[in-house]
Amino acid sequence: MTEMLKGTLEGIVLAILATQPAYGYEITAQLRAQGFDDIAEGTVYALLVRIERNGTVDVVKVPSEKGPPRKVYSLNPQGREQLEEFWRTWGFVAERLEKLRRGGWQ
Amino acid sequence: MTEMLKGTLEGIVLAILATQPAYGYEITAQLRAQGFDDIAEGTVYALLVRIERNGTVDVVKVPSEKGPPRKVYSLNPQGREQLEEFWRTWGFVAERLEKLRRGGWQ
DNA sequence: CTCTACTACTTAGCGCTACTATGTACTTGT
DNA sequence: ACAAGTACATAGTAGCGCTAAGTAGTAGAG
Repeated sequence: MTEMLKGTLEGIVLAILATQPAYGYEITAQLRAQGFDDIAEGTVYALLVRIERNGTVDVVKVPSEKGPPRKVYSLNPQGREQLEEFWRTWGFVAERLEKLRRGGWQ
Repeated sequence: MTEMLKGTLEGIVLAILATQPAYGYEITAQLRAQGFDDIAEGTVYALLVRIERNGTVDVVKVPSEKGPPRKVYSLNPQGREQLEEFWRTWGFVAERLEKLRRGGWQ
């Protein structure tokens, strides 16, 4: 599982951010709610730091009613491009995997 | 792409071996034929060494008409179990990815 | 008969990403 | 005062695919 998430998790987070801006704690909660129970908070935060450094997301700090201020991330144009590239790559792999599952290649 | 193959490539190779025994050079050729052009020979051989060490495949050395002897790998029962586990994991991820692609979670 | 190309396998070192573990900081309820 | 929930940060580790370079066998071109 862990190995399979490599590269995919980043795409998942970009896809989440494509529907609406979100902050780390929230993203982690969404992942957990979808069954990705084992994803640690640290993993998500580190990923967010990375994609921020990559310039695919914009960040604004928003005060929270409960707890420290939130860092709300949103996809920028470069991020949308990267997301499309992700979907292309994933589509390519998924297509071939499905074919393999239903009877193999040759 | 590279990152997305992590964990997946092993499953792909197990799936290939599930249809019929094969040797490294042959597996590399099949991957290339399916569009995985960038996968280096070394990657496949290293993977085969790993899954052999894990005990999921059996190996026999078979003389070749042209070139050095082939190491023909075949899935053993433990390998079939691992393959099923791979399909379960992949199914889990693929399901959620598809859902994300068609409109998102929430 | 040497040279190239194809077949076939091996392995040391690298980079990237997710995980582990731990820490900080703010708010609310007991 | 203390626990629990909210929210973020980060140093160190492990695993896997890639790079690069090598060995070895066969066949055909020149």
